[in-house]
Amino acid sequence: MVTACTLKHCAGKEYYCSLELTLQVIGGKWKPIILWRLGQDGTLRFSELRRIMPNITQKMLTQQLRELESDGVLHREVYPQVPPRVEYSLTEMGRSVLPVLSEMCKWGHAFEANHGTAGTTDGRAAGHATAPAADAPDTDAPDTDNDLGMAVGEV
Amino acid sequence: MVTACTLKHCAGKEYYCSLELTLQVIGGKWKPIILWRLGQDGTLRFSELRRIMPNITQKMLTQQLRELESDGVLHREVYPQVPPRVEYSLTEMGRSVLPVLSEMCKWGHAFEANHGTAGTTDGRAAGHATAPAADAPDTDAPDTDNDLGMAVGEV
DNA sequence: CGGTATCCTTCATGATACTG
DNA sequence: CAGTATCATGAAGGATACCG
Repeated sequence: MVTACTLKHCAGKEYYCSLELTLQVIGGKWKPIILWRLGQDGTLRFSELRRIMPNITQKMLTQQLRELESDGVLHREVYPQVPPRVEYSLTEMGRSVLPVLSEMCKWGHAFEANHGTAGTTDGRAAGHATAPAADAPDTDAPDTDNDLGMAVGEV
Repeated sequence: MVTACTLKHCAGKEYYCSLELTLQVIGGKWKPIILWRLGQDGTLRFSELRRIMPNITQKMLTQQLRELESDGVLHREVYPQVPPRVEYSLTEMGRSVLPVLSEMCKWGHAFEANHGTAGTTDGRAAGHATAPAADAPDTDAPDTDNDLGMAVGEV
């Protein structure tokens, strides 16, 4: 019988399934990129993060960083200097999410490859395959390695 | 040097990282639940999915299902009967996402457990731990097993 | 440098009604 | 039963300006 369905609360988030909680913590448009880059570089300043993600607005970046900090996945170190200096780094919990991101990335690659090819029950494909799997040689990291910051002006 | 940053397109989605693609395909408020339940039950009718997720509106359910179908992760079988009958099931690609969902769920549990305990660099905790890890005996499936449909009326 | 504060736009979500 | 169509809304996202 379907009776429980416990609505849970953690870190100010509502969810029914831990999976949803995970998506709320590491999901969204910017958080995965922030987390992955911090995982790569270890420590980054606010301005460095901005340079990595030219598309994000200052407000959004601050907001995402504060949420990640509040959720305990990243650490914010403020140096009380005259030109302010703030450094961000992953916590233990933050580092533990990297394998999850890797897995998601891996599946994304498989999706790209399988899209338009075979593997579906009915053999149908939505749209067209923009490219074969030739441009995705890696299989265990979000895209290539550390050039996953976007540099185009288009949204 | 950070120059490439290729903006990719797949299945009508824009993304810079396969990770983002994955989130667009399986992320969101409802898709993980739909996918997981179909993974559990194999095949479900439209009305059964509605019963599983009382909070979702008909429009949203249809929309999410169409997107998942269009992305090739689920199959839609229409039986041309007088009382319409439509059955949904996962494709190969859809089934391959289940381990990813499991991983995300596993991390969610770890997050719950670690929240307010230790493991962070600065030892701080946001909010309060609502419950210990005692009510989460499983470690490889989204929450318990098949009662992850929400049954409360509150949004 | 690293933010806040304010305002504005967009789009995802939702309620409701109607249909093959 | 399984939708589609229409309208409403509210939160997310973003542009801009100002501040310690």
